Amino acid sequence: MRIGELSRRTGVPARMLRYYEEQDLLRPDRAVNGYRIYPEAAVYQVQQIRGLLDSGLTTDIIRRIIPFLDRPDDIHLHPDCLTPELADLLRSEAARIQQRVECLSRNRDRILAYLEAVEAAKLGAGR
Amino acid sequence: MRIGELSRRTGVPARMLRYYEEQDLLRPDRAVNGYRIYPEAAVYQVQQIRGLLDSGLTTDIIRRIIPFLDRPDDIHLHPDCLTPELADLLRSEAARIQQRVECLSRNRDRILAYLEAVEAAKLGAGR
DNA sequence: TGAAACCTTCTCATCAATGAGAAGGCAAGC
DNA sequence: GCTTGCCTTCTCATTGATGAGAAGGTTTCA
Repeated sequence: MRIGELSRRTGVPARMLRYYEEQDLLRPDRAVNGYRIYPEAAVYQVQQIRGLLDSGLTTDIIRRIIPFLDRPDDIHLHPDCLTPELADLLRSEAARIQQRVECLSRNRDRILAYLEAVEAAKLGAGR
Repeated sequence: MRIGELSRRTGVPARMLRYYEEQDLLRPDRAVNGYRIYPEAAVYQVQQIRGLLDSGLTTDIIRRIIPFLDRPDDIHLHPDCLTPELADLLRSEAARIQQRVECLSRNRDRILAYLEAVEAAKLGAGR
């Protein structure tokens, strides 16, 4: 599919899809006329990228971890592909992500607890 | 404590502490000479703010949810303090935070699963 | 053939978070 | 008193993710 359709289907402006390509997060083919051609899987990939960006990861980090997300093939599974430095990078990124998860979970719980407490107070006050 | 100590204890540049104040995330007192005076609790507050910023929340959102995090008192517990609009804001923010949590958790798991798979392959290959 | 709807690249602008420095006031120690 | 270190405000710059528009080529369809 071309960039317009991908944009409509993901809700991400074409401008941003070109930017993600520039950042090496997407690698569309090119038609003979130069138009970008995306495979069907790009829809999911873009949603994935959006989710990670919205969660506060940078394009730089996303670029580095994206090859290891969702690999049904085992191209990357050969032990030699994983240098110790790369393994360290992945482990530390996983740890950083975990920290974010904990921070966000904690505060989500606090917001919900507050809402529940007020709700309970409202009922208790008989109104 | 003054801004320098708070900066040292949190690792956040004084420049940023002034910025957070400008964004109304912190409200230090002022000494007679104009110096900012922070209570002990500011250390935790700053760590909290940093965590949320690192998780991709904006200062604007943080400002709006911060009054509802960590309220041991019940100043805000009176039902009248919670307008329906405010309750909606909090619920929708909690939902957005939940989305981030799910996205991050999913991808953390994928990274860890990848690392484990390679580890297993390494052992299986007898090396 | 001509208009409409796409696409291309390039450029300039914005916004939030942050870095960095100048110019100057205050305070503690020698 | 002077130096040193911390504080103040103000200003300018940068970086990453976006928005937006120009100028021009391509496809489609009537």
